[in-house]
Amino acid sequence: MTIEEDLGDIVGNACTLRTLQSGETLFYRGSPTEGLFEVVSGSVRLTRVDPNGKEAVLHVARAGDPLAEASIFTPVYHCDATAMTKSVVRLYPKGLLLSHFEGNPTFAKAYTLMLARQLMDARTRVQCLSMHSARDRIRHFLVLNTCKDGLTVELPGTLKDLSAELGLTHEVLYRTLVRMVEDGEIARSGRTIMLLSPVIT
Amino acid sequence: MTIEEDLGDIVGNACTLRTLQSGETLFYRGSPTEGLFEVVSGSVRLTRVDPNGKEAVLHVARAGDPLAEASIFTPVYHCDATAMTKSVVRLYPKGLLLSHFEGNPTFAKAYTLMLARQLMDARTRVQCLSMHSARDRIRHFLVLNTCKDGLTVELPGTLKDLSAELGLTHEVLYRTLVRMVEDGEIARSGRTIMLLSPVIT
DNA sequence: CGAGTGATTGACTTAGATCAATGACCGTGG
DNA sequence: CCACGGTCATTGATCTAAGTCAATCACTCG
Repeated sequence: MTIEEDLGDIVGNACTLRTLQSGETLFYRGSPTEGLFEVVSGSVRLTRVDPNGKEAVLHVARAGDPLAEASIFTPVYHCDATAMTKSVVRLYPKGLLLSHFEGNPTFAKAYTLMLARQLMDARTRVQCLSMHSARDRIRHFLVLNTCKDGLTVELPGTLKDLSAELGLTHEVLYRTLVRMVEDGEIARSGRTIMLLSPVIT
Repeated sequence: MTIEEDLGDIVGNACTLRTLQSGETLFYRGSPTEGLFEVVSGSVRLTRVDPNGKEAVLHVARAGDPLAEASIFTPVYHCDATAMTKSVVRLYPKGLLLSHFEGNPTFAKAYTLMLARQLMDARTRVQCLSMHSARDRIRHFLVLNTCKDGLTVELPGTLKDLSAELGLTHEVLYRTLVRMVEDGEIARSGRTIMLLSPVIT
């Protein structure tokens, strides 16, 4: 049972769907918060632009993921949200969530658990970005994104998007993948990558 | 009013203090969670070790900060916690927090707000680490850590600790600071750094 | 069919990592 | 009270991996 199902059970049908074209912006940093979003389909990127004009990818929310969880406590958004593909999102209005929070401990717990997950996720990203080597970052991503078999990874989007998520230029990502294939560490076939030398953890 | 005061009000005296020597470990990744800690004095570092044996600093909790907030929902810790200086921490036992969660919506809300803050903090770290240039990371840190005057920064610990927090080698941090002084961007005097060219945001 | 974008590869540059050495400082124990 | 071991702060020399600029090909979507 996902958090979103919980939310759905409780908040019911007082929420609206919105369709986003690829590249369309859901909200901007500084604009007033509306509430919590849930990505129904597609994927949405949270980014922040630094003074040099470069975009940092803070988070990628895919189908089923919550989006802007922390924003129900803040008056404005702290980053930009942009659809990476054509996407559908559901909005759970802020006021509704806050009122549920007061009277419904089950809901409160579920919401907090969701935040806790996001926090652990963000910390894992911090760990990934702390690694200087492109190869290490890629490995880290691959290991965390294997299917149940623990060996194959289905790439969620384009390699270019992945490179941004990993804080690498796309050129380096391409080249490093080639080298990993050459070294027999992975095999590629279209959208899927297979880990050949199982990682010892 | 800080979250910790909230916690204190509610959880009262059912919590224990622990003193840590500099470098002492509070908990290890994989060990069973005890509850939420609050840093009373000193500072504690959350780290994770990657397969290459390198430590990534996920978070630094200073006096007044909560620690291991997400762990009350998980059976084991997901990173290591080590004191950076002699420190005192307070433990709020897991069971106690969870039971309060059920019956006390004010507490639940405060706890969730705390998690939301941590999440935003972690995302800000992600942004910092997404910047490739040492200078940009340092600038980012400085701007976020100015005193009320918005111009001076009091370094919280050693430069070496800061370098780890910024995902840089200490040599690069030293050198870059020297260059920033040469360029007239900052001035240093002991533990404090002054911003000379106010950042336009 | 053509524009736009992703994927890929090449050549070159550069900033940060690495290895190494030195001086300052601090707390500890004799 | 001072010598000593440890760590921080700093600087130099060198190496390397990632960034940058640039070109090409494949593919998809109107």
